[in-house]
Amino acid sequence: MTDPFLALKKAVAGRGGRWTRARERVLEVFLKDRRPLTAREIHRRAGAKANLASVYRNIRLLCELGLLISVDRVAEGERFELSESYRNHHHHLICERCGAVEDLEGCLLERAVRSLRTRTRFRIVRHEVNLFGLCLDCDAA
Amino acid sequence: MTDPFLALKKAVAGRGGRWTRARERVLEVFLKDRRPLTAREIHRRAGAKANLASVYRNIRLLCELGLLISVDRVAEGERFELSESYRNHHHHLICERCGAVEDLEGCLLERAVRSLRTRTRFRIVRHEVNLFGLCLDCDAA
DNA sequence: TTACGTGCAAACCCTTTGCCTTGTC
DNA sequence: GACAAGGCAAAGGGTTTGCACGTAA
Repeated sequence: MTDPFLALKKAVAGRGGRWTRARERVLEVFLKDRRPLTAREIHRRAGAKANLASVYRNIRLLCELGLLISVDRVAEGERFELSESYRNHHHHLICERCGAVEDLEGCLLERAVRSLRTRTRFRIVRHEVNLFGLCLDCDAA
Repeated sequence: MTDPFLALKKAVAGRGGRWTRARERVLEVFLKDRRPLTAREIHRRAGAKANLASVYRNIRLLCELGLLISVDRVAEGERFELSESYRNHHHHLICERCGAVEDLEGCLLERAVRSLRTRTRFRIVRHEVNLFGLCLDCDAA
């Protein structure tokens, strides 16, 4: 759990980049507001001075440098599947290299969610578990 | 676990809608290929005869009727957060009404994933858990 | 025959890119 | 002073919408 500012400065310098106010602002937003944010939200919070395109560029930079992570990896658009009225509950194994999505039948979370329901004030209705890694093919390659 | 075709026919008729070949095709795709699919993939698999706009319309219909579900709720664009080098591991509580995202510190899955690692040939690197339901405000409303 | 659904094309929104200017090193 | 980063506007890709035609009921 290192200091993000230091890490960012170093990492940026390490790749011959420059430490700018815009980059500082994007990071500040995330340190201030610890929830997943969209580019637009970051832009709004960073103050209108930041340019949206630059926000996008800096988000990508921070992802490349390992400071940020995309929460529910969108890419290639929204995905749909049959609801659980018509198929069994399952989780997803998602290959980070090729993007393949495999189903993992069953539930690793049943008991945990049940006990959580009594402890949290959020009314949990359903859940989704995504396991990221490398599929057989990509792991071999 | 009812029959999707019957359910769809009934539900469509129930709202004064019509049973069309295009709708049948979209559902067929999901019954044949049990993985999360994008609109484009559905379109491709449904045969070039289907129109992409109609595929989108029918996906939305099937979602409204509860037959399909959006896997990783995109909406309003990709979301980012600090990576786990810079903050603690946590899950997300997502309100299905207002879209608010709360963090739930800790991990409900630790043990399960560890044991899974030895049983599956997918190399799991990280995971993400999203709990959907109603936040305090929306539940009260 | 009556609308509902479809197809097509244009519109929209989020994200990326090109190009010139600004500012860090 | 060099060259990376920012700003702006235009382009790209996914998704939605308006409208006229086709078609299930």
